Amino acid sequence: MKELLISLEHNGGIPLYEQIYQYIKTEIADGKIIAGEKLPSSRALSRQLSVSRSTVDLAYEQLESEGYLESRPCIGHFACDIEGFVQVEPNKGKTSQAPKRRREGYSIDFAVNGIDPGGFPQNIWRKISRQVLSDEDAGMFQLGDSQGEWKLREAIASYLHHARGVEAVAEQIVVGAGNDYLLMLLSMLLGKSSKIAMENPSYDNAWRCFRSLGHEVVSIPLDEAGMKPSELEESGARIAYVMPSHQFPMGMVMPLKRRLQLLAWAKRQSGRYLIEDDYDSEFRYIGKPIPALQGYDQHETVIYIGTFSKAIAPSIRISYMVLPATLLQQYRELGSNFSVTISKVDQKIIEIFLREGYFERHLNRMRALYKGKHDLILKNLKDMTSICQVFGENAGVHLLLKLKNGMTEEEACRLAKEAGIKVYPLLAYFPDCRQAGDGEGILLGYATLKEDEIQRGMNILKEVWS
Amino acid sequence: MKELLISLEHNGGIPLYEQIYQYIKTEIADGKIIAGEKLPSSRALSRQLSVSRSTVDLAYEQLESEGYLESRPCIGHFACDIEGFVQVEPNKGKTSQAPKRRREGYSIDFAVNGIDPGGFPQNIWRKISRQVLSDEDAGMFQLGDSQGEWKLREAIASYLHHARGVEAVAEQIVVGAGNDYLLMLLSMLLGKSSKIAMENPSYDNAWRCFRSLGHEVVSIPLDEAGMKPSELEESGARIAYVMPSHQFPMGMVMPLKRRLQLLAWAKRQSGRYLIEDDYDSEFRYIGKPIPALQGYDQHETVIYIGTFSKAIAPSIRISYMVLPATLLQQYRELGSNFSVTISKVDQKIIEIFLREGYFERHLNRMRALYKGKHDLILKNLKDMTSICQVFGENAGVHLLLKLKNGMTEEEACRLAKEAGIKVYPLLAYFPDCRQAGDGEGILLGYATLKEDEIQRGMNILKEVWS
DNA sequence: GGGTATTTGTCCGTATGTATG
DNA sequence: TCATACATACGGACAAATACC
Repeated sequence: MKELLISLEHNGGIPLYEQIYQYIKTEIADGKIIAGEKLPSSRALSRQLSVSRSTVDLAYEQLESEGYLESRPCIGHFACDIEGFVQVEPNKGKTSQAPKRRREGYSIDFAVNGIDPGGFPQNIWRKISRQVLSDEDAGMFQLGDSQGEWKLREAIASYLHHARGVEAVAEQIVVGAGNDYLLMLLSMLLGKSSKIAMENPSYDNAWRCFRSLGHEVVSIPLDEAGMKPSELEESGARIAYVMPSHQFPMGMVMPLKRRLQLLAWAKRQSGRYLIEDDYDSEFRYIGKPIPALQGYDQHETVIYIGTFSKAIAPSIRISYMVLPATLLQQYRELGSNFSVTISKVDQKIIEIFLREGYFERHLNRMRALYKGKHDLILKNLKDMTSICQVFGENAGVHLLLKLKNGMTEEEACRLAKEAGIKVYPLLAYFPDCRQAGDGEGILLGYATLKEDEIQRGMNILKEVWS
Repeated sequence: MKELLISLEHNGGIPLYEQIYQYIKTEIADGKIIAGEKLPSSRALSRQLSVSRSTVDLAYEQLESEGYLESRPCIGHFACDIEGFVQVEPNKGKTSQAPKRRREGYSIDFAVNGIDPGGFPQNIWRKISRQVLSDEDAGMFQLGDSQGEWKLREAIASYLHHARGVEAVAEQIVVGAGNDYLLMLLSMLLGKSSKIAMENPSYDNAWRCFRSLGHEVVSIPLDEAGMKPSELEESGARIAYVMPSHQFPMGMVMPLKRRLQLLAWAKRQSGRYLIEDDYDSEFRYIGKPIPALQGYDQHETVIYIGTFSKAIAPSIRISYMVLPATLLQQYRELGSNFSVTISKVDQKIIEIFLREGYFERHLNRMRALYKGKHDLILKNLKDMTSICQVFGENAGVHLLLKLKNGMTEEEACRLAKEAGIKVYPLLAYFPDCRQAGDGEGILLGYATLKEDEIQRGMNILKEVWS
């Protein structure tokens, strides 16, 4: 049994089952599938082609009725001997393949961004999308609320309360097209003159955004608990941007004590704010989820930012933030002049996705999926204890390896690259320069890779790094 | 292993496997089935429940994919540890009231914003949406180009060339979620110290945006051709925001001579830019469409902004701008740090909508629709020549009435309001104060009204204003 | 203790119902 | 009404693990 490389056109006028039928028929007629050979099961093929099993069934049935296939119940479909068949197929060129995307010579990319390909809940999304677009609600196409639709904000508030311990009401929530946009909006509310403290290292795109927006960014060193409060205090910053749940890229979880210290810092002087970026908190593989920093805040100093980029897909551009009461007035004066940046259709889709429990199911599924990949890497790393030590495990979709055998980051990346593997040096995530004594680090993201790719990648890394 | 007491409803609308799934999931979540516990075999359970084994299999498979169960081949299914799973329950957190929408007692609202209810091409949109969401392009859900997808930008460039005489290549185009967002992005590129000149009166939301962003806005008086070049020169502004095709709210079309004068102003000093807001250029009811100002620009001084808010729907949040070459470098340095603000799905939908000719057909349909409303108002206004004079006709989706019978705007609005009709005073669109000698003006928008509502509204206005 | 019957998850083809255009 | 596609439900065949003789 071989794999069938059928490229289907979903709306090319030709029915799906017909395309499958034609393909297999040609394969048999051309002798590429020989008599007696087993074909993929209807389930396997339907999964591979992302169509319903019934569609494959229809094709198989037609092939069977024409004598190309024989069906043995409970066993499979098998190609028949077609000697003596009349071939009435004069025309036709070959089906052309779409050109493959070049990957800069990398065969496996441990990218720290992105999601599992195929992880997007496409069928449910399509179903809800159709439902929303079939609705006769005329208001669906007029301009909506600048903060986002009320019911969506309620659904987000409810989710945040239960899943993240965030205390928020719909009034405080602002939805927007991606974290970058929300940072842009926030920058306006907080004023351009605000000095912003960031963890060192931190999420590179956030500091690029802040700098583009004209803010002064100061890097605060980390210890094993996260941003050092003493250095934050000394920095003179008014805003601190932190990722307490799973710091990027170091992967540490901020302990309660440190969280309280940061909250104390914010409270100490009026006008200070903590921006909590909870970018991938959905994915924890052991223990209970840690409630968000925002949940401990008693003095309206935390701005909580969350996103569906990691949990659903980066390309749908849906993020949200919870403004403390002290910033709401500021938002109403300045921010509400800017129309909402998410289509009302998408807002409605995600609202239903949240309210009807699809999100919960999806999260559980993705968590199981990513945990599998996570565990696979960890298992492989057990053979590499002399080469590196792992940090930031049991959460998120990336790991940090600290090199122990004297290799530099550049060396490690270069060796990997020569073997076709892309890994990421820690250096890239220090806004200014790295702090002393941090050691050499490599980031491995696993969201976009399949398990067999991970296994192959790890085998190669083991070899080239030894 | 305990016995499961599931009572299945065979025709309750909920599929059997779903009922089994829900039951077991709840048992695990409630701790009635503890981690590690063995579940009945699919055969045993199917016998007990009198359903097929595959039905139980389906439920088990789903539970496994979501991490509730673990399957050990040839041994059985076992419950997993679900500590840390998200449980979405009814909201027990803070509650808040949805803000009540006030009806304000108007029965007919000549709103200057919005589109025809029912004007959205819902069926085609749904069809394309379904097509896009059926596509198995895995890249569809990873983060895309910061400027927008290349093919969409090509499609927009092509449309702009043919329909608006805009000279642009895909490289220059930046798509974004609404004009407000694009202005925010532009503000960053142009620098916050830029003094911005606007027409007086002008589009109120644009000046609110600029002010929120910290720009100094100066109002330049208009004559019958539009913004006065001499006053613009004297203002010391570096940026001028204009609507040459159909000025809002005055409705004038800027003649070529004035356009060239503005371009000359921009050229005179380096760093000057014209922002051309072409918000409703799609709707012209007589004569040829006037090419955009951008098309006459020889010196890379015009930033062209267009939107699908008027032509398709405000709620879909799709706008675009054409950057002059001189700003592209600036965009790459600052702007490209911000991810695109439109879902890739929506980008694909609108790309197909443009490429396959749906947009052209839609525009023609809408133009005919709005022309009918437009003509109906004009016909009614012929009986009111003693009360008011009409401006800004034959384009867009609103008209300006200048009152001739001594009524003030407030009076006219009040009289209309008492009769349940909402009309809009010109005053609201002057950023600072109105210029002398402009007269009293009333805006009538007709996009959202049906023809019979317009007729009734006009009848009433005729009566109360006499 | 080694062969055998049974249990189990898994995979298979099949049939029918349902939604959409 | 009909074609297309997907959802739901059914029961048999198989191999691996296990229990039993």
